[in-house]
Amino acid sequence: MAKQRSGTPRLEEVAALAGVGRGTVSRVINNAVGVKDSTRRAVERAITELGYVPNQAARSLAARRADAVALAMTETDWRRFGEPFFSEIVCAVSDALAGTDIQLLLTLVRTDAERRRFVEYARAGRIDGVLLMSLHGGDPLPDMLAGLRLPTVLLGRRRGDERVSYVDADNVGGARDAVGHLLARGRTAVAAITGPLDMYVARCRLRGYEEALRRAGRRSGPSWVAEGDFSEESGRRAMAGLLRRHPEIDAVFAASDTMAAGALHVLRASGRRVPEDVAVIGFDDFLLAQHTDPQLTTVRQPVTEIGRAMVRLLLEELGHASGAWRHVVLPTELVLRDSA
Amino acid sequence: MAKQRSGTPRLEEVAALAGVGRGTVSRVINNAVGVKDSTRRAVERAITELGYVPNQAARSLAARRADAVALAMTETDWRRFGEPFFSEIVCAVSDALAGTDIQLLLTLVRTDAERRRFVEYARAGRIDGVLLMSLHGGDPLPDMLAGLRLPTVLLGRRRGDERVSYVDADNVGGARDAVGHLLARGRTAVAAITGPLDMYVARCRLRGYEEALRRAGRRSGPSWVAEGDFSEESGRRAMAGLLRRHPEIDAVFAASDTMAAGALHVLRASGRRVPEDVAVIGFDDFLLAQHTDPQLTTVRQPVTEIGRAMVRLLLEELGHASGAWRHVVLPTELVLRDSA
DNA sequence: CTGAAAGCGCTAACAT
DNA sequence: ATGTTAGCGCTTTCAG
Repeated sequence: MAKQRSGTPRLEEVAALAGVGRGTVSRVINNAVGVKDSTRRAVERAITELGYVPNQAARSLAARRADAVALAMTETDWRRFGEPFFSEIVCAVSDALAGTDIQLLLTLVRTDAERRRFVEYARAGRIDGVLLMSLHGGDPLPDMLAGLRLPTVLLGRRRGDERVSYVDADNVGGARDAVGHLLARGRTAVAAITGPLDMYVARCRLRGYEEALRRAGRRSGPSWVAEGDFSEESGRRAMAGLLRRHPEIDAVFAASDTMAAGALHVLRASGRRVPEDVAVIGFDDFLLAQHTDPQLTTVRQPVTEIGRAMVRLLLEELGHASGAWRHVVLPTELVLRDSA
Repeated sequence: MAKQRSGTPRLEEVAALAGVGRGTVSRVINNAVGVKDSTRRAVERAITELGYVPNQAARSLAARRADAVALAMTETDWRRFGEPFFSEIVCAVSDALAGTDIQLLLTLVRTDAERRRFVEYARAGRIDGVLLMSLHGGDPLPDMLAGLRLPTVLLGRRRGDERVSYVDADNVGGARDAVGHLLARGRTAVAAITGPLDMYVARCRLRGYEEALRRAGRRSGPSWVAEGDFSEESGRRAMAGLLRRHPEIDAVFAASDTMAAGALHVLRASGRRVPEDVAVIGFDDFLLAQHTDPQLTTVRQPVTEIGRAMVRLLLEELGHASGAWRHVVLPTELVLRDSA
């Protein structure tokens, strides 16, 4: 293998040039308190002059930390990595980390083998913490990491009683707002297209829908709800079924933007005008509204804030090492397009 | 910071359990030759029993290598990270590396500040080599890395006399094949929409177009060529201009699939039937053909092979540390859709 | 073929 | 406030 850094200066040479001990240089590098200002400047000058960069392996070995955290994608369909949602999360996390000297590693953890490899990687001490995106229901990874006592923050909780730190959007509130908005605009026959109900996020959004109806004094029946799987195709099927059962539908709440897009197609194909005859609101999971339809009002998730909050929680865990988990639930925002 | 691995076994404990010296365990871990088979098995048993995982920081420090390579995106438009082309490269590289114990790090290097940070990262000894995707013309990064004597492999060369290892598709040959195919099918008025001609890849594809015409004994004139910038919009503009100058056009070669898509729109809007009246072939840069048009014949690049070849070259450089650069140019494939 | 010993370059505890 | 020293856990000669 190529030997790195042959001929690059060592900490010791910096110390010699600055006329101080090795310990002092180390303190300057690590921004430790209790270094006289003049000394610090002298050391910094020496560092610049020699173009010194501390060897990370040596730091990690001595300090027992990696100065790196992993942002792991557990999404099996790698294509979805490219969706704006993930891109924006990556950017937000990357930016939030830019101020620190912590390196961000993007990692794919899709299969069982990759899960094992990832755990080994962590056990080798190469990362100090993990951010997990796009978790599917029964993914064992969070618990494996908890077993390593490795600080972990999830994007979205897996259940109501999640025992790992997480950041989530207010799915119940967002759905409630969306449906409340439809009712306030005078819609009276509001159907719902849910996500797969074995996923917590889908159940939350359904609950928001039901709560909004109840608050308005309306009852919802199972015949007004159709289950999808977040895909556009499932949105079409769900919409077709709903129309068959209730031709009088005048509004639809969909648990994802892709399903909303599918619903829109079916509605238009059936001769309905959107939004005049039927208004549609979808959760903007993949930020695809721009690609789908300008008529589609969406429940927008605060993606950048989510990324920032994840980093904040992780840094806290890295600092305190308390082992306690905490969570952040961020409000969503209703983004009106034209008239809904 | 959280202290990793407190309570995890050390190499020494493995040695004790196996009844051998530390050096022997190290040899087993590193698959070094010259260890008796029975000894090796004893050590492996001890490793399994203790659940031993070598500490990477210690290995890196002692061996002076990181066991990690970076796959750097220099694309400013982060959105494009999601395009199938990049996704597939990432997957191919990831898979090619799966057999080794080298970790793949995905990194964004967009701004000047990020370039500096990345170079520091490399100088800190955190990576053994770099794979660079999506290089823009005058990006200084390759030369900065060469200055560090850090093994580097580019995806696509920047000039004809590239002095860094690279893997590229046969752009000249692909374009020649595409245009040759159009001529063979009896097309007589073949126009070209090129990419920005300050990019080497665009010039190669133009050269392929010209060579095919020359071989067929036809002359091409500047009025048959329009320059775009790989975007769909530029494809529309280019096609409109070509139609104005040469309404008799019966075939178009576009240097990217996105520009081809733009051209198709304009052609159809002008009343032409595709491919009956005008055949269109585009270089499938972003593998978007599926999203654009089933009528579009494409010049497909061997994405998976490109990723594999990049890893192969990098591993060779890591092994030999010879400093010599080498390159691989892979053939493209004409993918016919319907009749062109 | 294997064990012992000398580092790899840095941090942190302990002196001063 | 700063110098000194003892590791961090592994690889890699060098003997045997």
